[in-house]
Amino acid sequence: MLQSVPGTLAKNHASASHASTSWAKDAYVPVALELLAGSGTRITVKRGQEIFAEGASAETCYRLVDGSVRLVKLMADGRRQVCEFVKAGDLLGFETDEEHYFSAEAVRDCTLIRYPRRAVETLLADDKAFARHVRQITARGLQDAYQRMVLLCHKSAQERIAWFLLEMADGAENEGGSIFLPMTRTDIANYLGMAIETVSRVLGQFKQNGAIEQKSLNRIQVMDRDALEAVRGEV
Amino acid sequence: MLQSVPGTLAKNHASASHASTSWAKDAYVPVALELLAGSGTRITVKRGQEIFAEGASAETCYRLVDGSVRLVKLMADGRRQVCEFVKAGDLLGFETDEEHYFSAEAVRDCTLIRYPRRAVETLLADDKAFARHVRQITARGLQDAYQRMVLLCHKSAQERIAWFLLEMADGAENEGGSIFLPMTRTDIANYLGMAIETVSRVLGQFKQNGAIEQKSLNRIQVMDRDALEAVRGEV
DNA sequence: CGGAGAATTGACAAGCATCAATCGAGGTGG
DNA sequence: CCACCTCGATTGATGCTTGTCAATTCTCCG
Repeated sequence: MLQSVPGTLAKNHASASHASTSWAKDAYVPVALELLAGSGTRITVKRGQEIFAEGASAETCYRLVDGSVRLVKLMADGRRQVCEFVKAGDLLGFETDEEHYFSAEAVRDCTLIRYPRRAVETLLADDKAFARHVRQITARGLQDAYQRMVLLCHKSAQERIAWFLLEMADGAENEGGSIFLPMTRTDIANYLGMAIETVSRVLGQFKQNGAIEQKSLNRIQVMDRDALEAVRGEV
Repeated sequence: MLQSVPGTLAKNHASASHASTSWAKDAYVPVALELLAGSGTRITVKRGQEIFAEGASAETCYRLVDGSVRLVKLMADGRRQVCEFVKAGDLLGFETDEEHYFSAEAVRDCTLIRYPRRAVETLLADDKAFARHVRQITARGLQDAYQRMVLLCHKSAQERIAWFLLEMADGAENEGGSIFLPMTRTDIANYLGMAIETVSRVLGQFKQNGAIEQKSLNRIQVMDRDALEAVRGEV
């Protein structure tokens, strides 16, 4: 039965790090946000605090200026799933409709600009390019979510951690293979769908075989990128 | 540290079945598709055939008129992740930008309408309501994806199957608790992130304790909905 | 310097994947 | 119309990865 040649498909066009880089390329959106500037309010949120709650009416949306945010879904028994980490420059809740379907929490102290949804809706209706951009970032969020489903279903703990480290290494805030991890091990565990102890153990293995070195609790130095990529595999 | 009251959040506002029901409610979109009718082409695809491939240039998008489609991501080793099942009435690839990030395959014989992307892009730019609707269905896809991440990371095999059955039971094509499952066990396994044998075993357990009865290979009768809901748990 | 939260490390158990064999159903050809 | 053949589903046995429980160590701040 149908079975396309895998090699031609799996080339990593979905490297999942475009969501941030697209900001640099797209010179337009800052202009659109400029239009919103009048209605935007600068706020600061302390580490661990909630920015908005799952199920709450989505009357505002945000742009993260500085810091790091996690998007979380809570279960009744208190367990939590981190759906996404939001980096500085990214938008929050622009794709939401009616009410938030996840809560947002500050991984560390954050600065955000808060926009009233009415103003954003108006801009979405009036500004085709901005509307198109919001469609794009939402689609890319979906793309990343699908990518991570593959990770969660078919990849081992080692592969997930290697993927995560390489993912973070491609982001900002790191020079020369030194990765800054703003979140806790618990966050990483909840993001990758595993126990915190497993995260610790796998990082220990990577330290053991010299793939990484730990400078501090949330600063990791990549010593052997090839080794990490070998562990991660394709996709 | 921060810990909102779980009960207030977890009320299942994300029942994940809105993607289809929204079509019935929103009387507008058929009108918009009417505008596209001139550029649409009716096509049929046989069971198992590919509609479009991951990584292919997204020059067309589709509306599924009849049948059932699975959205799939392939790995280099041949393993596959079913990201979503598409039901009759739903749109395919409208949120895509540039190139498809998953492939679409016919679960069974399908009828679709194919639209050139150029026409859709034009309509998106000209028709605010249609643009808004596309944003909504994309956001709902993201919502469902996040919901399923919780399922894949934190739920047991029994909980996943119970969730899946109840999900399918809320859909169309079934009367009086009789669920039609157009896809194979392999598809279900790849959708829920487990082995096909586990799917079989759990269904066997449910038959054993009288929660379901199997009318045929892809027709399941729910005998005790409460039991299934108890196994599924909240969310 | 001391305390609290986070991270690490170890021991153990369990759920689930994997391997393997059999069964069943649907479709085709004689 | 029936037998056969092939693909999918089921059922069983076994092992491993990873979650869970528990104790200790580390790190960050006050």
